[in-house]
Amino acid sequence: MSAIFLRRGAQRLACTFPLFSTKPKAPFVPSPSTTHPELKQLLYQKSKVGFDKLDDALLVFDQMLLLKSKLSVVHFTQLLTALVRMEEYSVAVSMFREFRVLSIPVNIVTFTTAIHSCCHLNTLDYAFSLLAGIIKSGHVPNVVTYTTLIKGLLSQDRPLEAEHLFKKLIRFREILPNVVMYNTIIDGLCKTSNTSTALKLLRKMEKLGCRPDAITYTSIIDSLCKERRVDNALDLVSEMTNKGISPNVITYNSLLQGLCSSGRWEDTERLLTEMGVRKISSDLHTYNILVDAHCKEGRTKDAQDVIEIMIEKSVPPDVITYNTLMDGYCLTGKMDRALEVLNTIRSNEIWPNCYSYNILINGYCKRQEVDNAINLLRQMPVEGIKADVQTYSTIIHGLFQMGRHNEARNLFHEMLKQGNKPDIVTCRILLDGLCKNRYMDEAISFFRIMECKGIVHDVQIHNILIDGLCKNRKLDEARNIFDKLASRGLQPDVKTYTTMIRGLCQEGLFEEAKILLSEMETSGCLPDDVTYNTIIRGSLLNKRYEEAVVLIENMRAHNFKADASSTSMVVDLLPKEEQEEQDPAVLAFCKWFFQQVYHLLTSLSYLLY
DNA sequence: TAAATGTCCT
Repeated sequence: MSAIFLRRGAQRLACTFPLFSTKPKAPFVPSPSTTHPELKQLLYQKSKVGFDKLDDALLVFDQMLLLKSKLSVVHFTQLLTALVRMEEYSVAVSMFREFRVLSIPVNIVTFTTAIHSCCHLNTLDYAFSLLAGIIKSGHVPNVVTYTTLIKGLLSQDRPLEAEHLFKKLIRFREILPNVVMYNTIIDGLCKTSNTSTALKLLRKMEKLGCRPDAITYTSIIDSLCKERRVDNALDLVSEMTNKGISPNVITYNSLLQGLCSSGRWEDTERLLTEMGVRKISSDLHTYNILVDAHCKEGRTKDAQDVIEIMIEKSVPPDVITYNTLMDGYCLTGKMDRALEVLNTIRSNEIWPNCYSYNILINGYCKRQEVDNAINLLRQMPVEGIKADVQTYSTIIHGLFQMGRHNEARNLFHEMLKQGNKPDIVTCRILLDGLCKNRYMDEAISFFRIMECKGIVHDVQIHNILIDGLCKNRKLDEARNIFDKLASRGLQPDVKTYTTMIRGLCQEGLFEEAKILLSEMETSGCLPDDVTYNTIIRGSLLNKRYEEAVVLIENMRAHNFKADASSTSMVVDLLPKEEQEEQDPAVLAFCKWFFQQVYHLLTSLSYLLY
């Protein structure tokens, strides 16, 4: 793999336009003498970019109230839009309420803007009550209104309700879906790992006469890339191009990400060249993807070169760029360089964020320098940055790995006290830490609590507990949890079965382990090499040498290789010179097996004579 | 005539 080709590729990146705007910003002059044409001009501009400060928006609102009779619903809606541009959603909702109280005219656009704000505030109930309000006040919700609500449902992880609403709208012919509505649903499907359904909807919309656009394709292409199906994604690019739909910079960014994370560097370079040919300028995302690709491969020097190109091309690196670079340094163990980057950020007037600290903290924990990590945690509030779940989880994990379990548990409680909700990762770390340190009672009660809170509803965390119980000789409890999986709507995976098989073998229940292995196969869960190695070790532990031979042959038939763990026991029993054999599993086994037969025969002959 | 919906990066 060439270490510099990407750098050369980066140098060939298409030129970008200068970032600075040629238009000077309209000065904001809030004064009681502002006339209504001035106000209208201002609102027109601010509805595009938002106000610089929230106070400015509120002052304008006061002015508008004084000139109320000269202004229309459009102007008040523009003010609301400006607040949305500033991401001041709660202010937007309060202001919308104020409109209603003050009998300021509103229409479907105003309502839809308010609904959009509610969706960002996770107050979907209020969004739907606004929908009811629209109908009650004689307005007619349109395709934009419903698209906004569907997007809200999807981003709140309520895909079933979104689907239900969409189907209802079609069935009752409330609206004719447009490309944006289809795109919203297609993206929702993609983001919930239903890419094939998304692809079906793409075909359906075409059949129904709605022409997909670059965004439709980009959503699906991005999803395919994230599923590592980059070739399928590239096929879709050809398809869209053949239909006269041009991929845009976002399409290319998705593809670049996909190619880079599959290590397909030559294709990456080809794609960068293609972008240049098509006059598609690389943007901040493009460069950040390249910086990340270099860093993940440990090529921090090349990553730095990309950053230099960014500056040359007037695409200033942002906090994500530098965080990625820091992560690269941490990955290669260069903590001092990572800290240097943090200082570079500050001197460039880019504020470090929670990610910046999490990266450094993770770097220290990986090097088992947890105290340095904790120092950074304590420095965060000084900089006005609040530690998040990931910050705490990382350090808790680090502490457990150092065997400092009391501090780990204390930090977990501190995290709760700070108002951070543990997520599934925190729960895994804590449960694993408790199990490995033999706090089984605490582990079980923690599991129960998290279960009640609905946080631990996945197979992985059950696997951790089952493993912990087995290793602590609590097979019955492990079996109990295992048996309950199905009733919780969870399907045991390879790890679950393998862990149970290991547990059963350990307790001498080899027959039951074999039954579980065949159960696993009939349920459609294919054993992997770890499973085979586990049961082979189990057969050895339980002195079932003949079966071990059969299992090894079976394993070879499935093209799995016996690994060191499964063969080590056998190999240990062999004379030293035989341990160097290329395929120790079978050789060792035959040897051992014949030794046993020989031993048996000698015993028998001894008895006979 | 002006206002509202959809795609990518730690």
